[in-house]
Amino acid sequence: MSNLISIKSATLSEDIAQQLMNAIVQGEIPQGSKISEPELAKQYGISRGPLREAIVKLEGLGLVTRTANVGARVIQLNTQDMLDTFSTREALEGMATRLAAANMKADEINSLYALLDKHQAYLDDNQDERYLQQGGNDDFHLRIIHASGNAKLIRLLTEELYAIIRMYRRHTSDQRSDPRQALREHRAILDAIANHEGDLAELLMRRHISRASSLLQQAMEKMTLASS
Amino acid sequence: MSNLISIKSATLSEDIAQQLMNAIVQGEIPQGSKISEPELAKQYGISRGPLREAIVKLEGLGLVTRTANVGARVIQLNTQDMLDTFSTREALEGMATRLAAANMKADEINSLYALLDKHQAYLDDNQDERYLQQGGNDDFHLRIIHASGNAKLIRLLTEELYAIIRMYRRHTSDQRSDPRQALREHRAILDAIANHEGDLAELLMRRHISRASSLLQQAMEKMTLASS
DNA sequence: CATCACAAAATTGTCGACACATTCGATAAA
DNA sequence: TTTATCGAATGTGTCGACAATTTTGTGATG
Repeated sequence: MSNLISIKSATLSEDIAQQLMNAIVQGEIPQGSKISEPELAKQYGISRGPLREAIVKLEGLGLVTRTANVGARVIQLNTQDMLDTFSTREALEGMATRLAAANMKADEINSLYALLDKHQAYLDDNQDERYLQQGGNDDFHLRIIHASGNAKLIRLLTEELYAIIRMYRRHTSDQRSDPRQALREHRAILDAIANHEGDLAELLMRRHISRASSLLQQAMEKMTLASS
Repeated sequence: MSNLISIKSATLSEDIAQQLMNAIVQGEIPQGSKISEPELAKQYGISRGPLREAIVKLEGLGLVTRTANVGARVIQLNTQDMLDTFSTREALEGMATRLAAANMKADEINSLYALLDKHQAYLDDNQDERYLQQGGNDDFHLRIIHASGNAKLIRLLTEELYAIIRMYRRHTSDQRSDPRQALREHRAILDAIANHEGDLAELLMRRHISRASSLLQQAMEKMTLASS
């Protein structure tokens, strides 16, 4: 029962939107399933008003699809949509990396190098390898995104795309990506940023994301083959 | 009174969202102004329920900002936000152009050449020059975007970005861009697409958008100087 | 004259109820 | 058995009203 966690936001609608988003990304509400307003309202102990506003918001984030007089359904993950999402991410995050290369100051860059060193330590000691594959990987990307200083890019990437990307990762129960290879690519990207080589930094980031997309694609196609 | 136009959609909320969006983009609701729920509800003859859902949707589109217990305001256009928006557009539409170069069939390409020929004719006869500067220009871009075949890209560009871009154009009362220069650039982009040169097509589209951004920036800074 | 406190008004957030559309199930017909 | 039709049940869309918060306006005080 994840609905016991009350994050206490300013408005009920925001709370519910956040909780619904988590529930969908974590797979607690299975993909493709219908969103029943009376049921959820009773479950969360609220009325349908703020719940509907939350659903409208989730539709804007692309997590659910709505049809008039019928209702909302959680999106159905599939390979084509995943490829589309990663192409979009490649374009946006490539641009973010280019801007970061132009904007980042020395101390920010050093701080990022320190983060990568920490990742290296995790790999060498292979203590908690799960940290790297999940939060740690995203840390690097998120900090570059924010370093771009472009509010539109930040919003689209962190609010619109990353929720869905996390869904895909969780859905494929985290693929057999090579963390050491990823770390090497991160280092190369950061080196380009440190040298303020925007063109190169963008190119490397795009390749990095493109590779991750290919790996995910293979994992997904293996899954659909296994289940058919 | 634009609220007499009833577009008769399936649901009231969608209708209102569409009408509000038009009113904001057209400047009928001035930027930075407050969105009063009771006032708008009375004006459109509906209750606050669907109106609020429409406002939530507009917030997702980035046309209004909301603060809890205070209300919604139309976004305030400024140069920095415009530059951010165009950088984002450059990234997304560059990727769309690359994908279009890989996907477009001969008949689609010929149809686009025909469109450019029509634009050329408009310029030579300089009949209705306003067509080109407004709808005509977008036609070319929109058809390339759709030719990308990437649903995510299409949604982000046509739903999230183009509304704001139109706002900026209208706000600066359409700048002194050179339509002939733009047409030449469109031809070069289409040539690259026809040759299936994805790299080149993306590069040219990005330059094309970057130039438009610079022109808009100049126009906006001139306006802020004039009004200070 | 400026500033603060407090009450009144207006606005947002939330709720329950009703109208309408869709879906489901039973019955009848082919 | 299958399909079609119709009525009941469920669910979505919309409304009006109440609760809670913010804003406004008034007067007192320095």
